[in-house]
This record gives sequence, structure tokens and C-alpha cells, in this order.
Amino acid sequence: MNDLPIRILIADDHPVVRAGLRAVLETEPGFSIVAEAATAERAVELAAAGGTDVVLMDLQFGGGMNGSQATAAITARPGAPRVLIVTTYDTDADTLPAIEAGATGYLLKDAPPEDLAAAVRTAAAGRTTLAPAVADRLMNRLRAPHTSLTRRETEVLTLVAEGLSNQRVSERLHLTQATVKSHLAHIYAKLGVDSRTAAVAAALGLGIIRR
Amino acid sequence: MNDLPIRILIADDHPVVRAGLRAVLETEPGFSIVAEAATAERAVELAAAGGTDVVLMDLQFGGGMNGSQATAAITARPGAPRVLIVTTYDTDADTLPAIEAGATGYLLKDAPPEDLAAAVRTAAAGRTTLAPAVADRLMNRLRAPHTSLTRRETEVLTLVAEGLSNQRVSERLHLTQATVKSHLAHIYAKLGVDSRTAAVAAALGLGIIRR
DNA sequence: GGGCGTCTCCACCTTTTGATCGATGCCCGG
DNA sequence: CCGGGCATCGATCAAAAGGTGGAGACGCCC
Repeated sequence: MNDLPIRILIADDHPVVRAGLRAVLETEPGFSIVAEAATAERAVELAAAGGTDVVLMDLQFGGGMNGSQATAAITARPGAPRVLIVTTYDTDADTLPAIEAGATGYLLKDAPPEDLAAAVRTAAAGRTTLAPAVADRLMNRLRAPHTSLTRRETEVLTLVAEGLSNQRVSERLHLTQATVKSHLAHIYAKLGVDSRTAAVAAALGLGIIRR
Repeated sequence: MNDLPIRILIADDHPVVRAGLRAVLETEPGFSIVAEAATAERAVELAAAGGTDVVLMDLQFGGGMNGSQATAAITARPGAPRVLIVTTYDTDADTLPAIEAGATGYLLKDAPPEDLAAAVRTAAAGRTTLAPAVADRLMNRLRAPHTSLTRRETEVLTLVAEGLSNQRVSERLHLTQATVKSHLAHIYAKLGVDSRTAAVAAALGLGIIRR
């Protein structure tokens, strides 16, 4: 292992969480918190400026850019720091985009301090740490036949989840009801359900759509 | 103001959040963190033991008792400490039970440290602090005509939200479909909608049911 | 005792939704 | 250039859900 401390950037919109991460990591040797960011945009700026080894990134920010977008922006540059996602709740809708965006690891905030420190060291070495709950769902995802909806299907289902009838959905998307029904039939087949409400419940459970 | 420090108990299942609250409050004068609890049950025990002025209480714990139940148990005793709710997300389904349970205040975790410290002092004095977002919704709630469902209606809607058909709901609750339809008709009227999916969306939005 | 709310159930009818066949045009990659 | 996924639409038909207008039973409270 290296003698130099691991230089850490904390990106989270909650002051309490930033203070908590700082407090937890500062009690461990070998870590140096070099900056904090309260917005995703600020995190991208600070990461681009260099001098950081690992970014602890929240996914939900109050407004503007989210954590996945910030992760993508950070990891797109050469010599970018590693990004370790540290978030509260995990759903597929969050996890997959973050991993696709180049996150090195994914932890939940209820992790004990030792796990957090270990994950930071692992991330600094360029290897991956996943929270058990996240790892489980990823495995299921790879095992199960693709339950991914197309862009259009997701649009339709999102409107259905807001309580719109086929008629209203067709108006919103400038389609005929026949097309909406066609999309819904495909959605039901993919999700293994047979009604709109069941589809919404399943999609919420899988994190395909957001409440 | 008193010379004695305000004695604080922190109840949250996330080590990071506990460390964060501790770090934030210890930088302010006049506070003394006397204990931490990682479960709601433990918080009730520690609060009952005395020596605490204010309890900072999370609402969601990993399992077992939740924050509202713990708040009710704590405030039920004579000479109980004040309970200040400090949580991440706010929905009516969380807020109202907590306030009914006797919470003195309700803050979101994205509050700046100064607000947090001020709220603790206010709570110690027995007065209430509400986060603006929470206060807004409470006002709307009092202003709006009661959108409260009966116990049975909530049961029906919860099953509907899981995607069950009227037939399945009637089987689960040992009713006829006629009764289920009757309950649903009342639900639609109360929520101002005209379909099961719209009712689920509205109820989720109002926090009447939980996904 | 009478009113009120809740929970239960019935019948009849209309509307919406879902199931099952289709069909066309588009784009993308092998 | 051809196959396949995607998006778009059509027509039926059956099933589910919703709208209307009841009614009886129970408990609670004034």
C-alpha cells in the first residue's frame, strides 16, 4: 500500500451527511478529506481541478445535475479520480445509470464505518466494492431475462403511473389509443403482469420508474 | 437561557448520520451528546433512563419499531424528554403519525447546521420548529377538506396498489366484488379521481399509502 | 331513540381495458 | 441487403372496471 494519504472529495447536499462522512473517515488513518461539494456541479468542478483520488458521491441532490450525471462527467476525463457512490436508498433506476456512468463502487449510507473505510481503500486501488443489497439485485438482473423497457414504453408507463387513461396518454404523446394499447401489451409481457396497476406496482418495485 | 448544556440523545440507524449530527452539534456551545442509539427500541430504553433533554429521532430504522412508535413510547412517560424528528424524506404518511405521537419538531436532514442547532434549543424550551416544507404541507392539510380514508378503504387501496384486481382483493379480504367496488367508488370520490391507477398515484402523492 | 358513519352486498348498465389477430415504415448492424 | 427490434396504427371480441341507485346491519354518540 502507498504511504501517501488517499485524497477524498465529499459530494452531498446534506451538511449533516458531509460532516458524518468526514468524522468517520478522519478517525481512520491514511485518509485526507481535501474538499466538500454541496452540489453535483461543484463536485465536477473540484474533481476536474485534480488533487483528488476518490470522490464520495451522493445520487440525489436538491436540484440540477444528479449524481449519475456528475459521475459521468467526472469519469469522462483522463486521469479522473475514482467515484464511489454513497447513497441512502437503492433502486435499479439509480444503480444502473450510476454504474454505467463509471462509478467504481456503490455503498449504502447505513454501512458501518469500517466498511466505508475499506470501500474507499478498495476504490482508490481501482477495484470495486458493492453493498450486498446492490450486488444481489445486480445478480438477479443478469440472471433474469431482460426486463428492460424501451424509451417509448417507459414514457407510456410513466404517464400510466400518474393515473392517466389510455385516452389521455395518447393525447399527451400524440398517438392513437391503438398504439398506447400496443405499448402496454408489450409492457405487461415484459413485466409478467396483466393490468396497468400491476405494471405500475412492478415497475416501482424494480425501480424502472420513479414515484 | 440556561447555563447547563442541553443533553442530547441521537437515535438513527446510520452510523454516518449519527457521526454527522454529533460533529455538527459538538461545534456549537451548550450541547452535550450523552448517548447514541442505532435502533428505535434502544432509543426508548435510553430515553426512559433519564438524563436526556432532547432526542434527535430518525423515522426509518432498518427493522422493528419505527421512529413514530418510538416517539409515542418516549413521550408517554411523565417528565419525558422532547423529541425532535430529523429525517431525510418527508411524506404525510410519516409526518402526521410522528406529530400525533408527540414530536416537538420536525426537521429534514438537509437543514444547515445553524438551523439544526436552533431547532434543538427551541425544542429544549418546549417549543416547536417545523421545516418549511413540512409546515407548508400541514397548512394545506388543514385547509383542504379531509381526504382521510377509513381503515377498510385503506386496506383495499393498499392491495390495489400492489396490482391486484377487484377479484383478488375480494378474495384476500373475504368480501364480494360488489363490496370492493363500493369501497373503491368511495375512495375515488374522496381522492377526486376516476380510476384505480389514478387513485394509487394520488394516494402515494399524499402519503396515504406507502409503496 | 334517532341520526350518522362504516361496512357489507345487490342489480343493471356503460365505459375502459386487455387479448388477439393483424399491418406498415424505420433504422441499425451483421 | 436482409433480419430484427422498434414504433406506429387497425379491428374485433371478451373481460374488467366504473357509475348509478339502492339496502340492511352494526356501533356510537347525543
